[in-house]
Amino acid sequence: MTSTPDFLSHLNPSQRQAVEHFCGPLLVVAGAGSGKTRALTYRISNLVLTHRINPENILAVTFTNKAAKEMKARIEKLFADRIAQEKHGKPLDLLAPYEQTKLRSHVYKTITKPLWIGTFHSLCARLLRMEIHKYQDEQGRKWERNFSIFDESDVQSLIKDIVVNKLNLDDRKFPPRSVRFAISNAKNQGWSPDELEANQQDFRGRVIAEVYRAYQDGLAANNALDFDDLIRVLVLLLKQNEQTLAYWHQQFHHILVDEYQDTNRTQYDMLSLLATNGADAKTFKSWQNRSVFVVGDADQSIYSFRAADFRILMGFQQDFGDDLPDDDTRTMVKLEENYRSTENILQAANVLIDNNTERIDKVLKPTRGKGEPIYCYRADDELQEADFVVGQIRQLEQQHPEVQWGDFAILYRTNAQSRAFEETLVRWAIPYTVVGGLKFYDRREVKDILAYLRLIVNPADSVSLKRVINTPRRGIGKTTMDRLTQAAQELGVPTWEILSDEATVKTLASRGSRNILGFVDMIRLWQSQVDTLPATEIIQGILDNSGYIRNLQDQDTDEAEDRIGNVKELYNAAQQFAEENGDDSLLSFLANAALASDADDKEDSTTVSMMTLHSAKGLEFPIVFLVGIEQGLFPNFRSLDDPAALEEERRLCYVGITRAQERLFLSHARERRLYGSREPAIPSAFLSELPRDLIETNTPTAIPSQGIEMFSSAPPQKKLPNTNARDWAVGDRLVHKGYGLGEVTHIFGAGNKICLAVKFPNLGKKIIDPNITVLERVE
DNA sequence: ACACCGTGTATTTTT
DNA sequence: TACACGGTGT
Repeated sequence: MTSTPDFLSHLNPSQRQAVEHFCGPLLVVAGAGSGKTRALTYRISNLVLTHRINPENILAVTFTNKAAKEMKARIEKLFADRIAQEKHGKPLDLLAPYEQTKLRSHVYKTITKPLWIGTFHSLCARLLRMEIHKYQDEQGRKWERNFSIFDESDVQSLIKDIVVNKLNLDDRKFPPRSVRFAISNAKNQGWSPDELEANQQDFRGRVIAEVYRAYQDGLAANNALDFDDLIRVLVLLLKQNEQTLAYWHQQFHHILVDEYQDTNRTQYDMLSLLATNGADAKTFKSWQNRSVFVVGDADQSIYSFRAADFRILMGFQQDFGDDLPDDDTRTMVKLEENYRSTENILQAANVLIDNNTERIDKVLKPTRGKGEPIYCYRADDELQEADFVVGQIRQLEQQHPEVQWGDFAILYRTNAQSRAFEETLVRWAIPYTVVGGLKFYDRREVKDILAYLRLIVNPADSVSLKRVINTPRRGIGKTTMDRLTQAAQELGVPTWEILSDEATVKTLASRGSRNILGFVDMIRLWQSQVDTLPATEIIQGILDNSGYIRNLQDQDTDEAEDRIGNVKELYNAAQQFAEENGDDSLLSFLANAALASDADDKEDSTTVSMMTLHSAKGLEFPIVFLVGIEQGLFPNFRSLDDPAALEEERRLCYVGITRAQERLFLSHARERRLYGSREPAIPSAFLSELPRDLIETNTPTAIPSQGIEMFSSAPPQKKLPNTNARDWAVGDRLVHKGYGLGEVTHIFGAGNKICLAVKFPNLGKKIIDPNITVLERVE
């Protein structure tokens, strides 16, 4: 192999600077469509080829399985192409098929497999399977390597049980959803229950900390972790065990992170611990043979509601870098050339995002022509909006033979908006796919079977036990189960232990005991084989033994037929997993299943795509429709009174615009059906922020000039002690300075973040944010 | 064990 | 509007 790989010549100067980076910290600020995946994959290849780094010593972290998979695939291709050229003197795809396979499997064995590429969660899970026995939390709780990973619904039911039954709290005052959210947030900040209590010293904080404690008890009792804990527990372990930290620190010489703007505190802690062996990053000097290389774009940070904090990216230069000004720094590279979109689209994006205050200075530089103008359509209502969009799709598809259905995307702020478009697309028989919705691993039948498997691997998993013990019905009722679980709780052992003692079962469950003992025998049988049989055989065995399939067959409905199909699909997934990873154990398959949500991420070039703006991040489409751009919907009303949240909405809009390659259509409606009733709508403030000369409209009023009815552009009054926002009710009468007397007809949202729909006698309804607009109540 | 009805609620969701 | 949930009735 030559010392200067020829693939470097495909790069622009800043990409090249990023790719050739060897040791020390580097922040790559990568604008939309600037080739950041290329920078990552080429750099990994360059580390291996030029610097002779052992793939085992490279850690590359992503947020999605899809991104991890793509990185692996692209690296594999790079190496395979290279070797094909060197050894055979021709490109990979010109080799005989069997030569190709041979070469690919060689590259897989020597490069891709030893590389540590994966999501934060899957990599942490992998490390924890090896190390978790060394961990003990502040209460002395322990976990074992066969721990279950609880999904969101397991977690919800555990928390609800604690709130309602253990702590006897009013679940209206402490909705499990919001308690869950608060706990998750605390975990992502790296807070223990005590730290949460210290950070939030009111009654609510104390209660949530109490739930958090009981919740950790629950997890430990089930030998289970939630998603947040996969990272948090690893961080705690690395902090409490110096040898373990030192071991992994010397393992990972080069750390690369994708979508760095989306990292949260614990993820940052994990990276920084591994990079510096626990030393303060600012004073860490031993970069001779190691690096931290992070790639991200603060302007595309749209997950702060999940505790992602783009300030971590903004602080990279202070934390790891030289902290010099942009022109002098050697620890930041900006990728600003955009290869995706036309100049008009990029200019609109640049102008919009410039309204944000918290940014790293950066512009998207066009590399293509000006392109068509952007078009903004004002519709009467959401049905007419759909007519417009679908009309355009039909017209463009007809006029341009090269355009396919798959070239179109309809992007919206909320899932509920998809309906009007679906109905219209159906009417014109245009094929479409709605991204999102019920995921494969969230289906009831799939979760049922996974619960069986989890119980087999981890008998302490009482949540799974409870799910399957009477599924299908075995005549084991609620009362018997309650009695057994209570006994288990009193003894402080998993429910399974109570069940596996024949005498106890007979005393506690006189009538149902036969059925219980039968169930126990069946599970035991498979437990004894869990280390010897492949996952597929255990799945098949459970499907037969449990009567699950038979029960579905007996139902003889279309729905049951579907469910059988999905269960078989799960079997196939296990088989495929075993083949792809050379590991057929049930333990590994389960770990994978818990963390794989995008089972069906098949790209489809034959259907129109519809999805939320969040789901669209990372994708691109020739023709994009960005719909429902109305004040209160986008930006969403919950963000209206919070400048930081409003900036995040603007970033979301930026993400939407930068998805478009050739054409961008914007639309909004005068009136929209919301929760059943028709409500008036006003154009989004974001529309008036776009450069007018780049946009064509259907009516002169499609984009109002700035300042009129733009409640959100009022001076940033931060958190007023607003008696104003609270206590509004439908039917209240009020006086508005400009509009006069009106009556509240609707309230959107809850707490401080609400919007009112107010009916004024001569002006009709208006949407008003009482946090921003002064309203006087009339008794 | 199941079906029915009233009630409350309603962004976004990589893992 | 539309759904998910909990309570009630059979």
